Amino acid sequence: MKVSERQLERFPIYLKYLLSMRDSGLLTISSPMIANALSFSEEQVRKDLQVVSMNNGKPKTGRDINEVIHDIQCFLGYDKYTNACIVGVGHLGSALINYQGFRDFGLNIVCGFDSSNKVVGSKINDVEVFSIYQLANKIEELHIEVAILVTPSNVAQDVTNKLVNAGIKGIWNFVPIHLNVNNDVVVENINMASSFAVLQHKLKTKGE
Amino acid sequence: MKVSERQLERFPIYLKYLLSMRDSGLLTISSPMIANALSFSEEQVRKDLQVVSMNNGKPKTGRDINEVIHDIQCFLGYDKYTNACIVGVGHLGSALINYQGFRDFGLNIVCGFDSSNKVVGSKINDVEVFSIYQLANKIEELHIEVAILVTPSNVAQDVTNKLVNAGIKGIWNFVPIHLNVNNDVVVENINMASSFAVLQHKLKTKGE
DNA sequence: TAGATTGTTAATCGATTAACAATC
DNA sequence: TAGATTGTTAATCGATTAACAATC
Repeated sequence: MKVSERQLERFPIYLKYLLSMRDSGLLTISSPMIANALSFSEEQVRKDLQVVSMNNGKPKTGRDINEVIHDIQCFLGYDKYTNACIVGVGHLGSALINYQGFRDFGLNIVCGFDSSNKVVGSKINDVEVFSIYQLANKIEELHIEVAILVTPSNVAQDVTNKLVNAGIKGIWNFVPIHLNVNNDVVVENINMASSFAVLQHKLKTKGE
Repeated sequence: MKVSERQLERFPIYLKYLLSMRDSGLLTISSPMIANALSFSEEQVRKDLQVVSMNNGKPKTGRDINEVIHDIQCFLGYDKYTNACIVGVGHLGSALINYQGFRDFGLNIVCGFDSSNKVVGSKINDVEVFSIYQLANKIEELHIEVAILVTPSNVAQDVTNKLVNAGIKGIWNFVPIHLNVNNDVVVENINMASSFAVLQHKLKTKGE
């Protein structure tokens, strides 16, 4: 079954909500209940859950909460680990190394890379930081599939080229520029400037 | 003229690219050139630029690059500052306090809030960290409009309620849960789990 | 049973893309 | 002039919402 990016973005939100509901003792969950809690439409919730789940819900009761949780986790691939590296160990890069939430979705940060002697050779939360010159070797040696890119803007494309040449499969890009890569490398962007632009505009046009 | 969220998200990307092109000496810019560099369609670029700019482009040459830069910056409100606070001064919160890029889009971080005695009273990059109990007072005193929410998930809704009661206008939410607020408060989410879900799925279905 | 919730099919809405005449 | 780029108007595409019969 086809799934859109928008749907994919919603699944972790469903999951987080369902986990908290299970914690508070709930055994079944209905689409209207989820929709109401998360400000979605109930039709949307129903369609979304149909994407990840083979089983049907039951009229009047809804779905087994453990089943839905399991289905979403499997669909998102949370059951198996993906090895990743942090490229650019500045303030944000360090924070991401320390961020424990990644474990929940199967993201395993195995090392960092940086060009500065200040951090190369150091360990952050047991994660070793290597020189950028070791990029190609370590990516192969440690079976790294995903690079989390947190470099300064002006070197981001250069470093990206190095990553692609080293055989990286996906780049999670926190740098606010567009990266050019060839088609077989996947790029997904977290652009804080884009997000803030939306917030700012909503604030400015509020009450119009 | 109406503008969609998707368009808003693209403007900072255009801007970043245009600034780098200006730095390298370019005086005019055409839609096909932008489209090609950023992997958008040229029709889309043209439509987007029409949203922010009163002036027309010129056939065969395009648009004055300084004019476009100025128009986007004005449209996004980068010319005036927005006062913001960081709520939750953990690893990620501290990194955001240190992040210099916010200045570029007019975001002025005036203080932090936390509940832990380890950080309350300290200064990070000249930004003072106050106790969560001072939230209401300081938001009024320092004219804070936007809260950048970076707390643990389990307290995020509680803290949000406090922020709303204190009269905050907008919440930039980095916590991976859905926040319930009343209609006159604006919430914009940065959800790393959602973003990673998209990356993971693209990796999994690559080459299908 | 009655009614809440289900899944499916059709209608609506909005954004992107295509087509094309105008123009520097 | 010729041709690249422009802005506009129409067509397409995809996602969300509405409608409704089925069912526990």
